[in-house]
Amino acid sequence: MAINKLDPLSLTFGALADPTRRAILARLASGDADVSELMKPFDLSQPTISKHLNVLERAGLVMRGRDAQRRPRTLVAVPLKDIADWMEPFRHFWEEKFAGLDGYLKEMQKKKTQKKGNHRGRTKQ
Amino acid sequence: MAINKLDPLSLTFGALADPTRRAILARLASGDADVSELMKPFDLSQPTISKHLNVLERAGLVMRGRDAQRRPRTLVAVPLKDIADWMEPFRHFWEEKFAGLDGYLKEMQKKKTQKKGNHRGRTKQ
DNA sequence: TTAATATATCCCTATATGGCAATATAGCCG
DNA sequence: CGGCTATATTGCCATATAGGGATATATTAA
Repeated sequence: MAINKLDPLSLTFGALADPTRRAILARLASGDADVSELMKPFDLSQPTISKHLNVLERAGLVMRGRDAQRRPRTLVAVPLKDIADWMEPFRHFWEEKFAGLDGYLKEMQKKKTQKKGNHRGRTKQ
Repeated sequence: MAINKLDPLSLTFGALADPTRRAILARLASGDADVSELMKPFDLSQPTISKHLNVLERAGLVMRGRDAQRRPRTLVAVPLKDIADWMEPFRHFWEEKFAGLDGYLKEMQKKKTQKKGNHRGRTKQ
């Protein structure tokens, strides 16, 4: 998506919308690491990794430190909490009793008893 | 981000990386709605909204039903659960004792006692 | 059939992304 | 200083996105 939506949540979601960047975050979860080390698991050029790191940094998911000519990155989880908070209101949709498709569909049925035309929808699939 | 990463997680994160689409999902959380209704809150053209809905659909976050000439959308939370699961391993980074910046920094310190050069990082900010 | 409503599709523009190679910086070491 | 290492920055390309207007398609209504 486009990571251009300047709001924090969009920046964060956008940063996570890439497997390479998610892998980098996972790696950082086990401790700081410099660019060279972060590059290893991938078949990507150094500039490409740096660009990914910039995206993560813009989203506030990573912090740049310094150690001689290294620029070790540190994971910053705050933005993750923000998206977790955003998802919270949706949580009941996939938990327990609403786990299955039928379950949530039934729930939807109940919940929309107040709508006018009451399109009973989803004839398809 | 670019939503071109064909893996499900990236598709989902990418779909959520836009305020309009997140608002649409929030609206759908309170019940099905057709395009005309989903358009209302925004100052965007109908084609634009339809495009957003396509993105959500590609990510599996929404299902298209049919009611006469309407195509009511239904929220599908499964992909949300998937990203919640992906985030789970990071959860402890922002909970309780690790809530504050200092807290998590200290934790990082401890956790990287096994690294060689031991860059003490973050001189910047 | 014709009109009206609700969506989808097409075409076009401006901008952003991922990726690479080449090059510029920064900071150590001899 | 000169060379070496680690990163960052700078073009450049191909593709994707958000957005809009115009138009096609679907389905109900007259």
